[in-house]
Amino acid sequence: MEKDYLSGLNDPQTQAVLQMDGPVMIIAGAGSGKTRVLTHRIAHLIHNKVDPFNVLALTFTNKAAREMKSRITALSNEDAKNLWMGTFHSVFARILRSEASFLNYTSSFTIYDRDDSLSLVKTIIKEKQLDDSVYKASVVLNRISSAKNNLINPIDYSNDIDYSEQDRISGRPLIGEIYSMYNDRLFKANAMDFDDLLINTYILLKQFPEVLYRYQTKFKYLLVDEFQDTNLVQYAIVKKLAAQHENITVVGDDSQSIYAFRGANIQNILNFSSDYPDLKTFKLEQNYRSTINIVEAANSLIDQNKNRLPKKVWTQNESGNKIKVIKSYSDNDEANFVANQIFDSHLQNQIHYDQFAILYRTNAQSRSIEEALRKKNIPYRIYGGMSFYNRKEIKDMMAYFRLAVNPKDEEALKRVINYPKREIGDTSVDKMVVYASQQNKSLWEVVTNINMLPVEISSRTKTKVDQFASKIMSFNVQVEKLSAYDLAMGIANESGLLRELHNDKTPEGISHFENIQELLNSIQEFTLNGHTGLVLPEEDLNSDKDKKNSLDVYLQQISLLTTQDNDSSDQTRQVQVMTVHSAKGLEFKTVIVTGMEENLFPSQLSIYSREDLEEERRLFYVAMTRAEKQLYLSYAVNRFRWGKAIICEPSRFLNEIDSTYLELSQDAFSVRPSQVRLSEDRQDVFKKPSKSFASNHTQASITVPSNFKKIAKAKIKDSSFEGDDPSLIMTGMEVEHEKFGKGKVLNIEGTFPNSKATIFFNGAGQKQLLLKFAKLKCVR
DNA sequence: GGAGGCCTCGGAAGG
DNA sequence: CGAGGCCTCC
Repeated sequence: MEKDYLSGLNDPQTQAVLQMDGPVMIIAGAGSGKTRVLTHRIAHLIHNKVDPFNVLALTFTNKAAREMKSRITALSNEDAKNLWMGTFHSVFARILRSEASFLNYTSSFTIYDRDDSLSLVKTIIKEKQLDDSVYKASVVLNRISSAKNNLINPIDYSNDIDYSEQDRISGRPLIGEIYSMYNDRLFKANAMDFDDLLINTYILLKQFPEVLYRYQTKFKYLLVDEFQDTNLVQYAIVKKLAAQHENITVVGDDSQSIYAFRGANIQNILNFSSDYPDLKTFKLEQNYRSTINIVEAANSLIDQNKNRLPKKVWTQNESGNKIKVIKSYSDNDEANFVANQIFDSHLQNQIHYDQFAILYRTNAQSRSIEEALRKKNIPYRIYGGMSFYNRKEIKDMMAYFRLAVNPKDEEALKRVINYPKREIGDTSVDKMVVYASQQNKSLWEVVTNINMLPVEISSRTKTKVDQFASKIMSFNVQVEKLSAYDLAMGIANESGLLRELHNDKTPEGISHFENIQELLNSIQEFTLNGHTGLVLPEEDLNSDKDKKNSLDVYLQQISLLTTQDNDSSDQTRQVQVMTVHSAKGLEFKTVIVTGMEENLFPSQLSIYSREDLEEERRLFYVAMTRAEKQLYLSYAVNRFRWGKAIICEPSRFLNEIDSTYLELSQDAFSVRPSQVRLSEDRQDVFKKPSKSFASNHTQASITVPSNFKKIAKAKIKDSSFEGDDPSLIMTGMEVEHEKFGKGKVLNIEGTFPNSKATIFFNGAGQKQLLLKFAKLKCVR
């Protein structure tokens, strides 16, 4: 029992777990049990009487934090709930809320998401009357974000030679000014963007030594996961926090650094040892995930990168099958091949669908794959679609909630001041925004004093604005008094939003209404259970126990959630379809990487610089190392891109893999029986275990089948199931439902339109359905 | 104020 | 090609 957590660890893993004090770097190869070491390390600390309150572990995703926390709980007898474990952003947001007054914020500050930030940048560009085709909001915001991640404030920005030079060359010399205004506006709105959560934490710790001392003393042990993905400001904060005890552990794999484009600095891990001369480094090189063929093939690829820490990943696993390289005629053929392959493999080898992953470089590739899977009736899940919280109706509702908590929130205010319609037009809103900006006031100040201001707005509109302001104020005073759910329900009704959506009887309108219901349900759940899925320590810094279930706490948590957090806990086993980026950290029995073509993977934007190409290669390394048993690498000779069929060359990465691990015998031409077979000579070329991919594609691309275009355009019949008028449904009727099939109506209760039917479905059993949503067809 | 036409643009994505 | 933003016209 004593040291259970050490059993089953290999030698380097054990060493890494036992080294308690001082700076530690753990270089963890793909599939080498990184999470295992991190969690066991923390369990070891707790076992050795380190108080969980004194441990801070930082991750990049909520999912990683949640998983680790539950694993630690399982490992240690002590409850791990008091561990400070969470994402950089959630942990720092928590610190900032409790120290907000130091920075002249209130603790209920709003967190602007990217859309809010973009909208604010657009507003400023408009106000400054700049050409928005030159000053593109997304470009400007990226520059600002990059500056923030590199600890450059607006004043430094304007003095910074690199930034101003680059802005001048690109014809956008005023970005520094926009940056400055943008920050002012965030401050006036009592809001922070995601980058502020980092840079403001840094400022807080730098400017207030007493605060720094408090947190340094508290966090006796720091651990950072995925260290290769940290940026400058993240590392700077971690260094500051660790300065007192220097018990800092970083875990990462330089070969899997794939986020340079959002500011990650691979130098953090490459140079870590020079910042901490006493550093103890441990290398986890034994791979437990993949076959020898996969491990060695991936090694041979990543060996081409110059910029890396020396290590050699190896495995004791079986040698396994060779990696299958698949050539297809078109993107659609490729997709069909993949679907067929999965279908057969599932059938023959009894592999569950969720053990297959289809990976691609760009989201645009998902479409043909989705079509092919649907054709074969293979269940699948695509990652990275529109998230629940990105839907318009949810954002509208949330904007009201945000305003209730923080009326200064300018973006929320602009969003709903005239939705539902209350005769406050864009012109009036623009005037108020400009006036607020000129007078250095928040928009809310203008709105609440609209009658006293010399703004050229009709008295009629002013009355409407006044009414709106009163409504928001009435919500605001209830934040402290009501539970999240009670207040949310009140706002949903009194804002008029619920009525507005309820009156919309189009299919979309009904779905919007249902989504709002779902949101309200989730708030009810939060009110009852007090959590949304975010991992945070139980310790309450605000020591404000009554506020635990209030709407502002709900918002604070939601603003840091992401798509992957609302677990759509599907019982069904589905093929996993996603970009390589989102596959990081996951593993599957079979992995199929599609679109292995020049200008796609590697991306055409990466091929002009060695650094970019190396990152692209690391990305491919990540893709390969997701596979446990079988890996397919697939490319097409023709691909639809931007509406045109493009002739593609196989990816250079295919040539970079040692060909002894590859098998080129498969090709996707055979999957469509109707398709003309390959001519003999072409098959010949393909059978050679040669490295000359580039030479055979040219031949193959000459003949485009006559039905090429037709196949590409073929759309799968949309299953738009039409229900009959719900008022026609009566007890005793035979009805049909889209999902449940045919059934009999046993009972109807309630009055239309809120009537609820109890129906026995032949296939699915007894269900209760709201008639207005159920889309039932009368059969008899 | 909303529908529909026109133009533009096209990399990946955590919080 | 298709999504999204913007403008125009009713």
